[in-house]
Amino acid sequence: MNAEPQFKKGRKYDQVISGARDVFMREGYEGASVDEIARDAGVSKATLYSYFQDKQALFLAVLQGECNIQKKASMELACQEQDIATALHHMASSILCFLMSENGLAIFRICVAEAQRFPKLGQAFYETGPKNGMVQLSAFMASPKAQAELNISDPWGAADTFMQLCRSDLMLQRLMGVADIPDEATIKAHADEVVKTFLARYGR
Amino acid sequence: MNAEPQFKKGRKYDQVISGARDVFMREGYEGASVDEIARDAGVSKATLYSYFQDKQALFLAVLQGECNIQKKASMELACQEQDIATALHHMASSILCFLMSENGLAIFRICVAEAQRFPKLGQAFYETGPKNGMVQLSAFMASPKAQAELNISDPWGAADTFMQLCRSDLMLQRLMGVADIPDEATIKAHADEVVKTFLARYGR
DNA sequence: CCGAAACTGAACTGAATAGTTTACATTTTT
DNA sequence: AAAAATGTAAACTATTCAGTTCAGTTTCGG
Repeated sequence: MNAEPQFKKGRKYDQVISGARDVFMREGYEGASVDEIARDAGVSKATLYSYFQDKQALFLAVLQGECNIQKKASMELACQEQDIATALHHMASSILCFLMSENGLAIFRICVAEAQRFPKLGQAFYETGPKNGMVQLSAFMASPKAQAELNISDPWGAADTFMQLCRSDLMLQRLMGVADIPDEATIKAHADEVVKTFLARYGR
Repeated sequence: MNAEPQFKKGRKYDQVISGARDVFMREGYEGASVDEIARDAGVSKATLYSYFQDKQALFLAVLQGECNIQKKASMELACQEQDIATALHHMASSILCFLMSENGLAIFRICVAEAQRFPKLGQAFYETGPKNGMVQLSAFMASPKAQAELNISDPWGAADTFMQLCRSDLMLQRLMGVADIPDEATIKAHADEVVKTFLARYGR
């Protein structure tokens, strides 16, 4: 199937990760019991504990996996084709879709909840998740193309502004379980707003 | 001391709320044990349970209290003195201070964490917290003063933009335990940015 | 097809914790 | 001061859950 250098981790490794991901996303960190994860993964608890030292280590592995997936996806954001406005709009939509998705929210929720009592997690998430996105965004802001068409002296600040504009009240409503996942029209409308505000500030 | 119409709730009511608030803020919802709350509040567990049906009800009461405090504080935001830029800057600073504060973050953390498995909480928090702030902000955006000096056709949208601009990457870092509470200069600098971007979009 | 490594299932340990109960003490009201 | 309301301390119930152990089974490379 996939020819990655599997490192002979044992046959059930992927199964464990995948089951754990499902249960953690569904129940949160505290809410997920190791017994349930093992059952869902179709694996015995003993096997699970042969792969991971404890529940925290298991969650960290799941987190890393999810962040890597998202990282790959966001790589494609930096397609510098088209004009700036279109590129920005494309990015905003993509970011919005991820932020509003069940998976995106679930990870965020867990990390927010556990960051206090499990500092390594907060840090790991920030570094491999949002910060990573910011780094890519600010690389775009600093690119020749963007520099030519926009008036950006502080790429990081511009990236920050752009990112924040994407996280609207709607995201808060999603986080709090007050709103359902938005339809495409809503996302498009919001992306329009983001670009409009961003260009008002940084356009030439 | 205070002449509020105490409703004869029993002598230790305030003590319980205050102890509960401290422990919840320190430990999160799951992390806070009822025994610890009782000990911290200097009250017996039986007393605590004579006031509140269960742990959830106790937390809801704490939440309501905190949101009310914040509501009162944010009332003062809408001081329509001075010119628009100064008023906006004043508001941004005030919002930033609250968002970055330990208490503000702690409440947010807990609500985010519990909103899934405890939907009433998510809703209660959104309504009495952020939404309330948004309502006040958008009232400002719709006020004659703002309408005269700014170009706002959608007050709610403008309020949303303003609010989001306040929630920078720094807030994410705070949430994840990656950054310490920012100093005043940092807050001022960020408030400047917020106003600059906001006026670029909505200024005449 | 054999032996080693990986896996299973189920029982077990030990610790936490929400919520209850009870017998007694203190405070407030009348 | 008596009565009524309120509070206390501590033991108790019942449950949940992370992590371990182990005797036996499956899988797979050589």
